Amino acid sequence: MATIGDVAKAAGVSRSTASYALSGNRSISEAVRLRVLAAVEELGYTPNAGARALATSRTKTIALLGRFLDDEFAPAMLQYILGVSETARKKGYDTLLVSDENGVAALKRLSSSRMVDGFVLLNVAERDDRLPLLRDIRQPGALVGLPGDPDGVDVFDLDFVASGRAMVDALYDAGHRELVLVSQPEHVVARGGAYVWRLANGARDRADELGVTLHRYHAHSSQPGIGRDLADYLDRHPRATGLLLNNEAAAAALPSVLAARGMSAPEDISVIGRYSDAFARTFSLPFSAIDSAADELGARAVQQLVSRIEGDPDAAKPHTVELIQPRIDDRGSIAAPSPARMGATH
Amino acid sequence: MATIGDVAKAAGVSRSTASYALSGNRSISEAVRLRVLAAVEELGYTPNAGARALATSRTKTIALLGRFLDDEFAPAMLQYILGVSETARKKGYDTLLVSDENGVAALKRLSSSRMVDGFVLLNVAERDDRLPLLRDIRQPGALVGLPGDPDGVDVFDLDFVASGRAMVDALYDAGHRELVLVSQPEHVVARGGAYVWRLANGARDRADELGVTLHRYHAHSSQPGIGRDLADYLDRHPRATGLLLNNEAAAAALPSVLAARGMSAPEDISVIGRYSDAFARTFSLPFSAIDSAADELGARAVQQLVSRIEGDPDAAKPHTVELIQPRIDDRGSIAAPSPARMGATH
DNA sequence: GATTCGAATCGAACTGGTTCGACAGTAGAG
DNA sequence: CTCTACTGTCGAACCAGTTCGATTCGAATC
Repeated sequence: MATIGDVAKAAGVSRSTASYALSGNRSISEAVRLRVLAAVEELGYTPNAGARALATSRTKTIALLGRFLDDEFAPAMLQYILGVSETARKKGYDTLLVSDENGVAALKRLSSSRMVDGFVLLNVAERDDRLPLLRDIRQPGALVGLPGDPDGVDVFDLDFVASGRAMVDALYDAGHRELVLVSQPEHVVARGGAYVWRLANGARDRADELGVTLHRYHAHSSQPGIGRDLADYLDRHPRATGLLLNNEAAAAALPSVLAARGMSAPEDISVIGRYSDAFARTFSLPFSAIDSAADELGARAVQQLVSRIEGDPDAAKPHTVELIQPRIDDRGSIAAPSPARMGATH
Repeated sequence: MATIGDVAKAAGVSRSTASYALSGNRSISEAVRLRVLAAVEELGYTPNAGARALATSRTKTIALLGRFLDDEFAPAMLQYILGVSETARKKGYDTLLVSDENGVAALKRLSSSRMVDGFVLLNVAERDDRLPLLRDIRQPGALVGLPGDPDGVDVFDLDFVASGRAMVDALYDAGHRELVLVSQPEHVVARGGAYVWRLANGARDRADELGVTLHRYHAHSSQPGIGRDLADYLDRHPRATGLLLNNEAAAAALPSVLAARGMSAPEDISVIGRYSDAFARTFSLPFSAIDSAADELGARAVQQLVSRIEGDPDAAKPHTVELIQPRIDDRGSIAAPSPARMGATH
């Protein structure tokens, strides 16, 4: 394996000159520069990452800390992961994937061994136990998911409050006046999944403003529970004409639930969800939905992280909280309410 | 940040002694060992990963190279990824996730910069362009997915031929004599997804042996195409009583397709798929299926890789091709054929 | 013609670990 | 009582880069 010493020898210069020729950190004569480049090419030289990291205190690697929880919707996670890793690569960074369930220990280990230049945290909880440590360490951190206290870190998330409002608006505008919101299970909230109640509160507030009835429920996040839950809610509110889904499993299960009752959207009921476009395509979900923008959020987090890593630490910008605004992918599952249902008796 | 020099000073010994006390590579008096350990604790010392990598030529990191293709079933990929990363961590390794679409370039870069100790390749193609390079480089590699020529690497995959046979057997044993197999799209095969025809050939051979009629189709891997495809095949073969699915999107779409035609499994048709258990749970798929054993394959690949990394290079074991045998998760979607259908006319 | 400046290059030091060889001290063998 | 062997420790070298300071040389300035 060729070292920079071999390159220098082949080009007839000293190691330092070869280094400067490659980094451009000092002026080097064109003739020498070309000789060094030729030697690099000929020997197939690639700098040793460990040695470079040691000398520069930069690893060109970021860590991606996820929390992969059984009862949350794991497949949706992949979108975030790829968004992060692809953006990182474009910026010249590699991504260390950490699925360690003990996030705090992982953070400590990677930070103090100086394996990475920064951290991206996924699925951040309302009171995330990784956050105090993240604020203390030398490497910057960017979060996907809004914590209760976003001080000292950069935060990127979907605006779930605005999303809840937008979902109600979309159905209200089509003429619906009685709605059902199906959220993630209660214990996802208990564990710190604040996005659940943020969306629910946004929807509730908007419904209140508009004088719309909104029934709110938590539901299971997998079958067969979720199928039963959906059927139950539809039974309980026969006059409801609009359905809001903030629960991927509910979206996946709804087509068969509707089919089993001989219903379809938007003829019998209008539906709006909140999930990623890729998810919709994969599972052929025919429902209009607010795009959860997973890849965009991952990408934004990395961009910000890299700019902090490479930026002048003295001229540090203030930390940002960036909530991206909801965008509805219209798949035609919202229409005027069915007159039959509106006239239904309880 | 404390270095081993700081630790040595605090313990009143030389740097080398501190190093030996921590690594155990030479005998050290108990008294000194305890003083060093105390100093480590007190200073919060963690070895610098770059320095260690430089000195030992070991990074304690493996690279995970995926091919994340839009038209393959991305969410299923996460199972493999987590299987790899969790097993790696248990063995003391971190995982570098490489989603770079140019796998060859990534392999070259990571190998020659000595960023990782070994490679795990996912979604390996029949003639995978990363393989020749992988055989050449100094770091060992383990594959998930069986290539045409598995020389010089360790390979782990589901036995797709046996899986195809097992699927036919399961339906034959229940009394079915006319079956339909729905595979991944043609272009997945063209790109090197050999598992598609391996399973198809296994099923065909077994069907021939048993004298069973088997209609084989490629189908789309997303909606709305896959829904239309399924309906079409059911129309074309009204006397077929058993359905084999080697296409995750087909499995996801089937419940609504069946519901739309007023059919259900296993009453009107028996169904067996091939997908992961996690996938089935997430999407509430009620079909019996051969578990694709994603996490197990990922785990096995890492175990083998680590043993090669840490093993004596002189006493190198021969490379293995390990095909794990299919296991059917019975979800009750196979029963005796419906007499109505068997008597149906074309 | 001496002085100053900048460009181009080199040598040495530094990053933070591991490991080899040497050496002192002690215990056991002969 | 000497010789050998072993244990415990230290200093120095090494891994492969980057960077600081010094030096040389030619051109421009006064």
